[in-house]
Amino acid sequence: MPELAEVERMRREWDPGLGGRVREVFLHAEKRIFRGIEPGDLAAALTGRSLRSSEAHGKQMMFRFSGPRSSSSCYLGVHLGMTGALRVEAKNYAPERHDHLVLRQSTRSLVLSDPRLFGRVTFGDGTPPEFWRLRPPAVTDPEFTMPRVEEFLGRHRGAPIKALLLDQSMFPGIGNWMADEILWRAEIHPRRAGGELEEAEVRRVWKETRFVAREALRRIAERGVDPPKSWLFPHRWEDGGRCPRTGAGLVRETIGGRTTCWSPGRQPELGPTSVRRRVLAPPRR
DNA sequence: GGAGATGTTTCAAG
DNA sequence: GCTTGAAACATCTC
Repeated sequence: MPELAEVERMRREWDPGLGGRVREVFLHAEKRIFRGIEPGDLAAALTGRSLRSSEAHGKQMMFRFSGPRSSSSCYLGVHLGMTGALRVEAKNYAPERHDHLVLRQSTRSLVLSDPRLFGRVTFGDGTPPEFWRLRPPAVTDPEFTMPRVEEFLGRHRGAPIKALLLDQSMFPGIGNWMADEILWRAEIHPRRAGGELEEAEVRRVWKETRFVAREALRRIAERGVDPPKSWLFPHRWEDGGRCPRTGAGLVRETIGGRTTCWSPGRQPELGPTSVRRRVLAPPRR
């Protein structure tokens, strides 16, 4: 499910619980989503505290709980992995197999489920976990600048641009479909190497990253609708899917370890300079 | 039955 | 030490 806009939407699922005290915590302590933390400590810290606020950043969410025993807050971090979901159920809801964390309030239960268990729960008492304090600028933030992207692509000059867009330390919240959408809009082949892109191309990647993130937030998080037919998104998994701009058949192949979809012709395998060189000095044979 | 799925982490090789 | 790519993680669906 979750890339930045879906995560932002999911974060709001627990909004009905804002201000409500957690009376009881139920969890599947042995499950993989609790790796690296003590589930018992988490349950003890949350019990009696109230949900105060929440925030999403990239694919991460942070829920803050406080009082009444102490003035200090405690923090519940949630990463949804591939199949995680948040929802609200009745106060006496009986957790099912994949419901690994349930916070019971007086009139409802806040539920985290994750069948595939690629998600992760983190926890901080007093201060948020370190990864949250060290989080990189959001792609919608003014600090997400063109020079930062240029420097990053230069540092990973050998890796395909598709793989680089999935790197959460530079592009927090960008996932598989958004990366393909960005490259399709920027007219760049997903296998082009980071260091091979010309300045104008890097600029397009930077610009379209911000555009796709902002539009996805507006449509998916705010209004709950999928991207329109004019985007690559609704065509990328279709059998015989066609490029909404050129009408050409879309191509799918694994790049950077993930199934990647692009529009041949619109996203040429050779960059502008290579093409120009070829025209000026065609290889002899 | 098999392949593959909006994701990260880990490990080994270059 | 850094970069890169492949495998592993666990379950469900087409």
